[in-house]
Amino acid sequence: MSARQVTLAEVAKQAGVSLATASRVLNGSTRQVSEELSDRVLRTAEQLGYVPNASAQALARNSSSMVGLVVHDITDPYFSCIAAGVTRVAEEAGLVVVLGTTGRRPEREVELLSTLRAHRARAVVLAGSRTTDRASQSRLAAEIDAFTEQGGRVACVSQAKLGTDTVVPGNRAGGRALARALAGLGHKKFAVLGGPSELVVARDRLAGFKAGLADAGIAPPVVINGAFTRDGGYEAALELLGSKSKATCVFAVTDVMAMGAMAALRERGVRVPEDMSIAGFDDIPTLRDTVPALSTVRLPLEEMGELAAGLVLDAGGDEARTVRVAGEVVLRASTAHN
Amino acid sequence: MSARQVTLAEVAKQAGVSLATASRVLNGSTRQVSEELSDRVLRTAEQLGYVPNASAQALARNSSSMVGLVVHDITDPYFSCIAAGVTRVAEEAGLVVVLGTTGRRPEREVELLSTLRAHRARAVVLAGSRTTDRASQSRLAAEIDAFTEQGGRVACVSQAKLGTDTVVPGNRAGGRALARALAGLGHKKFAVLGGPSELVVARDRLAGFKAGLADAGIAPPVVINGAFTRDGGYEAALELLGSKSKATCVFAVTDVMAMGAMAALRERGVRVPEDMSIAGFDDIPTLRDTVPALSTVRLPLEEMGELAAGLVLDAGGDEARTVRVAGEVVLRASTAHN
DNA sequence: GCAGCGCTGGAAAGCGCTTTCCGCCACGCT
DNA sequence: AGCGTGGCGGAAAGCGCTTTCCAGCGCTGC
Repeated sequence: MSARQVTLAEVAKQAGVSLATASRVLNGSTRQVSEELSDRVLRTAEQLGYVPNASAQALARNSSSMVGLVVHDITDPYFSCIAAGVTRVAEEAGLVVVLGTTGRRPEREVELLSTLRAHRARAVVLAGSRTTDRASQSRLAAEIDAFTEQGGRVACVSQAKLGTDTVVPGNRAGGRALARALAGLGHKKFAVLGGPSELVVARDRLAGFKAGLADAGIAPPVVINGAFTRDGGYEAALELLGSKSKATCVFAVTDVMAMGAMAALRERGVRVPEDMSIAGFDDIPTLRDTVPALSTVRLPLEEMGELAAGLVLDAGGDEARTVRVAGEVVLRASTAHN
Repeated sequence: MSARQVTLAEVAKQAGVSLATASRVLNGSTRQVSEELSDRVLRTAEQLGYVPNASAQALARNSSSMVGLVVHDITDPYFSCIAAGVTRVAEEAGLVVVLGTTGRRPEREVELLSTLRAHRARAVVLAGSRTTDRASQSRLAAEIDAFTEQGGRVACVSQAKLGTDTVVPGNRAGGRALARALAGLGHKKFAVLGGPSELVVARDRLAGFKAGLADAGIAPPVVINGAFTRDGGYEAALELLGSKSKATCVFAVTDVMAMGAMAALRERGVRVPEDMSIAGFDDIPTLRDTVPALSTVRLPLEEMGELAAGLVLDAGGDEARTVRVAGEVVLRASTAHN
């Protein structure tokens, strides 16, 4: 079955030119080739259906056309938005993106990076959220070093500290602004459904939120940790309801968690926003049509992906660059005056 | 900066063995190597931080470890769920998945396939929905042929007819079952927010739905076509409201469109389900917590991705296989008795 | 009129790996 | 003893492409 693949050599022979000439014609080298030969080569290539062997090119040039993208869970809209941004930019640059999912396991992140290194990926965007776990962080740092040593570029979304280019959303500032806005609504008692305590993104948002409450002279919130997922939000909300908390407003550190939390509240007959206000973070596009509309901090997710891809593809100087993107508080129907 | 990459040759030299031996040790060949040499090679490789050059391997073996995944829009939960299934299986098989997004342009699909061919991808999963446009279909078919000629495998999700392995969701059957269930609720007048008329998935769902209505002895629905997106659903719903339709129940051929439609209804003060019942198709997980909960036809999206990946990775026989997955009608709060 | 130059085409040396083929050695059998 | 035989290590031939280096050639400039 598999009709052997057309090679450059065949094209060259057919066109009656040397391998070198054919290569020069078909892959924009700096060298000039006379129009006659050039035409001949182009025509035969076309007609034979020649497609260069990317592996061979990568080998010969010692550089591939792949850029890696590492996310925890492509199903999570947060990541899929970022992925959309990254792929758009990569595809425009004629690169191919390889997608790796970690399932939130730090060791997978390291494995993926190593695989990407094996493929001599030109660059990689790490969109997984960093943790504070020392051991896995240092393994990751080692892999990142190995990767850059080898000439690859690395950019992270969220969380710098790894000596790489980074796109940093204003997690802290966003949390803070949100807290103030919520305080402005008259709420006095707050609860926070935080993610796992070792996730830096979650910590930052929480820290910012606390700071914002402090700004407004409000007592620190009750904090309930849970998984960084819809179910995590659901569980955490149940736990909150089970506690003796008097909170009238709850902040879930993620829109997705907020959705889970709202489901829990609904099940328990707690009305949003009448009985309880709730806010999230991210402003996931898919969730914008929910009822009641979720108050949140909008992050330009796709743009963040684009920025990260941009950082990693622009040759960029010697030292780590950081691009900050601001979150914008969006108050909607899920939060009411108190 | 870029410290040159460790090669097999260096490992071999360090370990005092030949290239061949080192290769045999480090990449499970059929050939045996004495334990002593084997150990030595393994140790030096480890200690030098050797990572095989995937391009070189691909070239030498004439087969890469990549599997392609082509979707329209990774941001759409429908596709991201499928993507999750595909990546899981691929990663388990030690393969790398390269993600391509078409932005719903057929020609991009062809381009991507060609790129994947250049990379000698082992297989590719096409998750984009097929259209009925003859020209682009035949170009696509040609690329698919070229790809398989070359030894690659192709599987499609939805829509067979391309001579490839396929995972076919029960679009027609699901639409039909949904129509019957909705008729069972007492509705007599229906409207359908169909996708673009050339999308086969949309047509099938619509056709099934019509058949189901016919089964129940109900007049054909008003059909309004629109884009296969949230905004498409929104626009279509507005158009429906603007018309003189007496429909009491509307079927959006996609959950995502249904969300848009519900937003439109809400804006216009049409209550769901009191004034209008609405149902979707897919049962997108992210949307399960919306209020009112959306009636829909559940498709095991991730599983479909897994199945497709399975098809494409199992060497598989000579002829095209088809795996059917059934949709399950799930009636929830967005549809009421009439 | 000839050295020297700029320009184009081709031969060939890799890129890092796999795999065939060969050779060596230690057996075990007659 | 003589000789297959089987097991294992190594040399080397690619895989398909890029790129350096050299050769030829038509010019310009003195």
